[in-house]
Amino acid sequence: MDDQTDIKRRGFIPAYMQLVNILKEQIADGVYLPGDRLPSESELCKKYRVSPMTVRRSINVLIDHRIVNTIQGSGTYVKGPDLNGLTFSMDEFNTIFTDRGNTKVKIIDALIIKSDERAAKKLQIEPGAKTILIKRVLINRGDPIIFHKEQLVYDPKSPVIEAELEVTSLHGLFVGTGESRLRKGNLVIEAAVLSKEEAEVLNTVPMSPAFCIEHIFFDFNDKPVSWGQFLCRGDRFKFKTTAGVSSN
Amino acid sequence: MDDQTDIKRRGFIPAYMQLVNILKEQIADGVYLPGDRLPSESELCKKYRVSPMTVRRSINVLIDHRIVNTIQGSGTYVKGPDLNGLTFSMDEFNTIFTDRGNTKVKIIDALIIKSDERAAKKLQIEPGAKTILIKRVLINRGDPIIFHKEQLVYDPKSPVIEAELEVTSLHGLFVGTGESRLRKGNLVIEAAVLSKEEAEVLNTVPMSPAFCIEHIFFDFNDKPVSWGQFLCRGDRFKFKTTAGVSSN
DNA sequence: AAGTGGTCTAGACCACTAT
DNA sequence: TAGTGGTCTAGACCACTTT
Repeated sequence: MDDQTDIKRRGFIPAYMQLVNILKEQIADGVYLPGDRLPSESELCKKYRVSPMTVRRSINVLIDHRIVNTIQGSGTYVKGPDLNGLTFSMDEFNTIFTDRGNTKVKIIDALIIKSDERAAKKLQIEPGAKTILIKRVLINRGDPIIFHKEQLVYDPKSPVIEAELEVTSLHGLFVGTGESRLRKGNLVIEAAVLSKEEAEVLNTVPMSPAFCIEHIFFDFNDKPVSWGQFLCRGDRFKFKTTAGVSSN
Repeated sequence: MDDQTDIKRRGFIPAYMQLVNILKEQIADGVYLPGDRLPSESELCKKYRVSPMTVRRSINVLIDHRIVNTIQGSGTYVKGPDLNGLTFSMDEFNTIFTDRGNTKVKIIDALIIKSDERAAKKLQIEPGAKTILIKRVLINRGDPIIFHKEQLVYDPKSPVIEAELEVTSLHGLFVGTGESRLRKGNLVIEAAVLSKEEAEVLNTVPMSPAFCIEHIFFDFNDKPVSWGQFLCRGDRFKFKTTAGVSSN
């Protein structure tokens, strides 16, 4: 009953977040086990002296942290950890691009070519139409870790080539300064094995594992402007996630 | 000025979600470009005849959809697409485990062994202590697609072996019925290349690409109870995501 | 000083579930 | 019918940025 935890009104952590932490901790400690019903929202209001809206907000945070689910008219229930629809994040992207000065982009090739069937389809242009092929290596602390191959639609009319090059420059993409002319991008990660050529660029042995991140970027007219792949050395990139109650 | 879009009060879509959709659409259409400032919250209140809390909620949705960011005292700004801290989700997990009847789990090995150095470290037990080694194959529509290797701590006292086996059964894990005794799990995805043995089990050729999902599951005392790997055939699994304004 | 995002209240109403 | 989650209001106050 008396659990002494209370919401500090003059603290720097907002009330709804304090309540999130309290409930999270209780769930992590096994006070409420998977399948159990949490106290009703009105009970939480009384117990912690906060308004319904604040309680609701806390519950919403728990919901999109996948810790509880709610059944209208019935209650809020603690979920067990499930691997369904988990989302994984790749911290290495962050660290590498925050690590400026130690990360360099080297262009190893840039030429105008005629698009083949596959590229034409992805970029929604006529097969044989001109595209700009760019190959880059991303070097972190001396080690080549990402091999980027990209084709841009060659459209001399509107955005100039220089501009497009700038827009799709790796740093802009990752940091997201907000001046981009791109509206959205679709990304797909596949498991890959490095070819001899790719291994050479990435300074590792052929047949070693890698992540292949295929991307298509669209402009504000929903036209594809860029298609390509990031080949990430498998020994340098990992995806991480947590199921159930995370400690942070 | 007059853009005719209005919040329907007797509709089934809540007001805050309607506002999210309106703003999303305007951003997608280029009404507000990356870097632009959205109308202030009070302006949105007046324009769409909703209360501040409702506007705030809409903005919060846009924020965690990574479409805008806010600067207190300054405004709400449209973001360009960035690849920082993206989260990828694997639909195949969902579909495969929803596709019951067409998905079968076959146990190919289950024995008690003495843990080696590495397993002992992961499971926080003494090297040489007994563990239960389980090897499973997950078969979808006749094709073996996941090879699961797992070690469980052998603790005859508390949760019985049968119980643990049941708890960590694949279906239980993925579906997450909520009766689980597990508190949380840590998952790491690495790129991998199939060995000869693994390829045989998965009915494919050696050296083909795969995802290796390493997992450790903890009980409510924060003790590891299970450590292992899901080896997923690279030709059957992809991770997807969208950067920028998504259409759905 | 004026405007902006951010939090919070104390109620209200509705849709749904349990009994 | 009583209790539950879910949405929404019309204000309030605060911290911050802009001018």
